[in-house]
Amino acid sequence: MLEGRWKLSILFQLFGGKVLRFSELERAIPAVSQKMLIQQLRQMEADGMVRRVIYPEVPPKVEYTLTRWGQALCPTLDSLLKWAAVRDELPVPAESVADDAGL
Amino acid sequence: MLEGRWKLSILFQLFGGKVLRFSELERAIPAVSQKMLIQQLRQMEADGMVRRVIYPEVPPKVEYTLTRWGQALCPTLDSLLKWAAVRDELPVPAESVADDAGL
DNA sequence: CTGTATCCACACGGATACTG
DNA sequence: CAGTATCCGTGTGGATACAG
Repeated sequence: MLEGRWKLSILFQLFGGKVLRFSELERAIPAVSQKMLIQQLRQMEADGMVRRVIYPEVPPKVEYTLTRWGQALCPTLDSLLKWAAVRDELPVPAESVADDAGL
Repeated sequence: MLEGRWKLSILFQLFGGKVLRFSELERAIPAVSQKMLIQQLRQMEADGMVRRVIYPEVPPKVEYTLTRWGQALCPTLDSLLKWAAVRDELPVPAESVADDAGL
């Protein structure tokens, strides 16, 4: 469910209860195309992570937010980032050949 | 770094300090092909998550384990699973159209 | 047993143009 | 503004055969 090139970027933009319009997301993630942005948003909406609110105006206005469940992912992704950060402190292990033939 | 169809399966097999040979991993994850298994293992090794120990025997014997850093991922993935599990308890939200035109 | 090497299909994502 | 529609290149992964 978190797969897809842009899902995590979208999540990070929306964490903290932030409310963003489609065009704001586009600007916040410059590398994403409209097609991909809408596709991943729709999937996340279908999965219940993202809420989409339509304002029946002209010109159109649509706001995206995380659902409670989506927000609940924040601490977990945080610890994932912390885990990834630890990697830089680690020694680079060499290839290991066991001495003992293992019986 | 966790991308790839089989990385998570491999991690779950190796969590808890388990030591598995190549063929044991193959059997533990029946759907994976040799090519993919070796490819993902090599990537994980390069990333420092997996340790590969070669026994210079005939026939060959190779054992795979998680590094400390790899093991450290366990609690995070656990909370990820818990998060995913919560989803089943949630109501299905309908499409929402804002009443107020936004001013 | 533990891999390599090849070939192939398809899903994924990017670019562009167009619409209500 | 917020999407759809279309085309297309590439990467990822699957199947199979082969090797040390």
